[in-house]
Amino acid sequence: MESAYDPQRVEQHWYGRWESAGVFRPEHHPDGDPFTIVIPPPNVTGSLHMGHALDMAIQDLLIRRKRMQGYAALWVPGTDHAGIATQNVVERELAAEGLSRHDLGREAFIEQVWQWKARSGGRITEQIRRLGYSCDWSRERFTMDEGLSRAVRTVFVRLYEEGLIYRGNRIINWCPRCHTALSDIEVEYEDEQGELAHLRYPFTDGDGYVEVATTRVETMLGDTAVAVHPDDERYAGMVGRTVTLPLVGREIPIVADEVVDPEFGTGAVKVTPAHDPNDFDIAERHGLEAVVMLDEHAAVTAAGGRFEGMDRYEARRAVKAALEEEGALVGVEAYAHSVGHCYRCKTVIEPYLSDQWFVKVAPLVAPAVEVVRSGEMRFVPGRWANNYYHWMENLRDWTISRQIWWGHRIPAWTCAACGEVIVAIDDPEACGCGSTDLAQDPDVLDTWFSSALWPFSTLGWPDRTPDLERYYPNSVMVTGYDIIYFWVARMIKMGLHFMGEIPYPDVVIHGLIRAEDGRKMSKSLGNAADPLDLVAEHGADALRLALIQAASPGQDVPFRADTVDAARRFGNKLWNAVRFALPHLDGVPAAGGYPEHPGPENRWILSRLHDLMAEFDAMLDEYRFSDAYGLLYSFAWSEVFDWYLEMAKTPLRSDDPAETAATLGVVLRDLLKAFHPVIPYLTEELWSEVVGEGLLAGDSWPEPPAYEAPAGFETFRDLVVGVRRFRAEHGLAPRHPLDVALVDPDGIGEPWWGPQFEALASVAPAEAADAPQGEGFTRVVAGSVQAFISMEGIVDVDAERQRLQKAADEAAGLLAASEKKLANPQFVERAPDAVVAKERAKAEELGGRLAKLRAQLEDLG
RNA sequence: GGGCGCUUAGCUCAGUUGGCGAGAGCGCUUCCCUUACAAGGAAGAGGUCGGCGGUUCGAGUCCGUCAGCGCCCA
Repeated sequence: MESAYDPQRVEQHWYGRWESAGVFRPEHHPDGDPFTIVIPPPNVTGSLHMGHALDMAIQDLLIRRKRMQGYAALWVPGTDHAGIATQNVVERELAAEGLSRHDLGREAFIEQVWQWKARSGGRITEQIRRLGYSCDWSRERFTMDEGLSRAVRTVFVRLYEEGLIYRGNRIINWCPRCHTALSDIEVEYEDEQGELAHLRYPFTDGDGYVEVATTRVETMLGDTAVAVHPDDERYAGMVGRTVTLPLVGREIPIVADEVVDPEFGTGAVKVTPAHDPNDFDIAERHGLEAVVMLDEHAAVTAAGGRFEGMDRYEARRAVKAALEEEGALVGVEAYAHSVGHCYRCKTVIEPYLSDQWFVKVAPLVAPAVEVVRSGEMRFVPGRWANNYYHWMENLRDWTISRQIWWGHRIPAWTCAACGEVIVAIDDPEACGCGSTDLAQDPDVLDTWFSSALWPFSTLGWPDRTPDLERYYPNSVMVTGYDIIYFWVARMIKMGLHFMGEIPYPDVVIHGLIRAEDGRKMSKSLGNAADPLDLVAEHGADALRLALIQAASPGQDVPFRADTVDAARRFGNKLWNAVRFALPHLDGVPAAGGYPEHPGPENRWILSRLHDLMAEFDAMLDEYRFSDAYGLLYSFAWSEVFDWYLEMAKTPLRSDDPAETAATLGVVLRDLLKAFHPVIPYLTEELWSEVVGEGLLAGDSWPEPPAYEAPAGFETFRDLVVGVRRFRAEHGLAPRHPLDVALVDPDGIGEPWWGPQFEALASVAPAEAADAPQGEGFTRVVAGSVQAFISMEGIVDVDAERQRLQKAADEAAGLLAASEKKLANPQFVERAPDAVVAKERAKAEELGGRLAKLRAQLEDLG
């Protein structure tokens, strides 16, 4: 083995071997219980970012562990066609050549997108492989592939037939740049500083006027009413009268409607039914006309008269100026309000009246809420359930049509002859009326419509395939809280509706990766870390370990590159531990091989291994990944490497090394196993050295047996540290010879202490029945055991007094606190017996230690 | 306006049925190139756990309240 761990070299060759050995397929354990995860499909256009890296690190941890535990573990990979995002990318490419998609036409454009996907769509899956994630690539899916497209059509048709999909002319969120409708949650709101203009609409039939206020002056061109609250006395006599719309001259009524807030502005609001969802509702109730005054480019239509052709911002200035000229503008005040933006391109959203397809969500919501309330499904951490409820209970119908070309085309055709609408899974050839002149709806479906089916469409639905039978419901969903609404909620609804079963019992929610500056990582801010860069520098294992350790459940993680460096150094430590052990090992078995009656040092580490693994496993079962791997990490480093390896050196160099070699072998082997789900490459590489046969990735999860720990280990360790500290505080070299005598009245010490003291503390203590006579000694105290150190010629008495005083002060402080507790009868009475007993033992130990330290101080004079 | 989260060592964060003599990584101090590892080892320093009040034998942990920061929804 090389003397240093080189992640690049280690990470080169294993992935191909894992794949060709078939360990990533659930058939690796054909008789195991199924355990299924479907990947949150990344955009096929995209590249791997830190969020993916974390999300998949968690999934790989889960799936590799379950695989090692003998489950038929299936992790279905795949990608998402990401309609708007992908289309935007390809359109940008075209624009560079001075072309638009319309120049190409629909078919040629879609062909172009497929070509683009063929060129670059494999990039992200290559990156997933590079990071070592153990997906079953034989089951890879794409939301636009044939099977999933059929699933989409089947769902659409069924929901349509059930009356849960309908078409309607309604106000939707329109992106004037992407030229498509968006669903409510695809709009991001931001507070912006705008202005509130007060306008004066004169009564048609005489003197006076009504004053209204608006942040969007230009929309007055489309006003068809003024609304007031029915109980508002200021306007009591005015309802039913009409005003004349300035600039336009239209005579519009004053109506009374409950939704008007009398507190806002003047209490009278202008009503623009075609450009505001609330106004649209008002218009429906009062039978008002809807005047469309902005087109799909957000430019003024012919309805805007002389303003026709201006874009919305230009029109805002022009209309305002014109109103001012006409004396209809009362005034303008600064006003902060919330403005919606397209989540893809950040363009300000336009509420827009148009024909769209919708999913009627109410009937799907109730069962989807119930499965969480009843506990059949749970969010981890549980608090996310509250957000889920709140969102589900305030849902409006889901706008699913998109005016783009890349995506699942809506399976609806209109007959040119009779106007009949045909919705069908297979392309119809003729209408019932006999005509073959059928035109398919030009729109495509929201990408999330297909993602919602992912947990079952990837397994073969609508066919009842063996995979579907075996792997649905999935076992767990791992995703960030940012897409609970977009995705998780919809998977639950669709899963229940079409499969009649929840998609998975557990939803593990993790936070978002933030940049070191605490802000969201984004390309435009330039603060995004590229996981592939980090992998190139430190290795995939280091990145994964760093992410797992940093991500506490559901909490955002500010990402720091130095944690990856620390993780890589851990890798080096593990590497070198194995390198040290290797010459001593002789055929470590893949499982078992634990010594039956080990000596104290070995028994100590084996007992620790068992206890640690039990705790570690319990944490993993509760999805406490960070805690679990933090625990394992410090066990490995602080106990195995710092203490056990050092203690093993002595017996390994003796003439009877077998038991220690065996112990060392199984301990390291089990560490490799336990770490494998997070650092698969390095552990696999080291496995090939330690065990030398088979693949760790296809092997079993560790199950170390219980051992009884030797009683004296902690005391021994305290004494060793005490002696080292004694030297350090006196400025003595670590191996400065000392004359030490141990006084051990309770017989805690064991024969193994001698050689280990020699090895770890560079001193061979003599055993003494009693404290040595004379003043030439000082002492280190651990429990009832005292180490008397000869001060002859070496000790600065002042320094020693300080050392002892400090130790005595510390003990005295703790003892006082402990005694105070014990003096409280309520404590002794009410606290659990175990707690009281522990406190008594503590006080006793502290008291003994303090007495000895004080005695020593006295001896020093 | 409603909901959720956060405030713990210089920095970034853990701390899950209340028993903590409060931890980790990085940084810092001193010593050590001891044949696994200097990408390392040894020994340390550093915290009235945001403020106040309460419940309790006992509060970083539970409740109330105030302050600041952040996210989601309206």
